Amino acid sequence: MQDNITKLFKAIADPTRRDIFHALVIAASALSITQISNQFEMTRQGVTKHIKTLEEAGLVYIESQGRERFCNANPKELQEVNKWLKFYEKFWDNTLNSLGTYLNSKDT
Amino acid sequence: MQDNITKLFKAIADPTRRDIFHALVIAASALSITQISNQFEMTRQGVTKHIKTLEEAGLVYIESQGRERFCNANPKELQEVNKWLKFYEKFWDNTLNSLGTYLNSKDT
DNA sequence: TAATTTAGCAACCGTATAGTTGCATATTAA
DNA sequence: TTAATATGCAACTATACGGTTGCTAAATTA
Repeated sequence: MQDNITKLFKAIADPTRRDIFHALVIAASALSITQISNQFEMTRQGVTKHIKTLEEAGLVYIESQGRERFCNANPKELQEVNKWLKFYEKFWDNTLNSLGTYLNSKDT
Repeated sequence: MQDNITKLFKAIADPTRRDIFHALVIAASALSITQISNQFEMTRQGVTKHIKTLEEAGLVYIESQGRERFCNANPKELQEVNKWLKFYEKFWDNTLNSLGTYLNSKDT
């Protein structure tokens, strides 16, 4: 399908999924699909789809218990986003916008 | 349409757009649409669309000069992503996955 | 002035995405 | 054992998205 970092970016690109992920992070414990659905104005099946996307991106993992499936946030996965950002970090202090400017400034 | 942070996340969620953005960041100077297109196996119109998305996300700005439109990277915009990440950062050191765990660990 | 280059716009195509409804199934409670 | 609950799966809809082709217009060069 697509590489991991793309899955990750696509997962957090959807506002509803960011909300669901956030709800899981601030939850006192793992939440079942139904419990999550109750917090959102959306059908349970809609939530299930989002959870699947988050799971495939590595942002959520699931522990089954009887008929229930408890969803946990895995914020560690966001470190991948952080890694990607790292390269561009050097361009947002100073007034550097491109590597050209960056190298030119080192020449002088 | 959609809020800024969503536009930003969606812009970088596409691998081709990340490549174009990267090319602009490491470029020695601003690149015209045609110059960018030559670096990618895609039609100029395809690139134009991606540039527009990047522009609307604030990651690229354009300076027109005669018939040419020179594209510049604006990596500063990625600070917004960094801000979003900040909240979740505290959950990826230690073994905290959720705020529940986080608060429980403070209780003890 | 004629030819070339840079680019925008519009229409179109195929696929992915967000979300729905309906139904089947397994687990738990009465 | 019957009823209720939690969930998955499949089909469907509408819209967004990545990319293309074709055409037009403005700026530059010969």
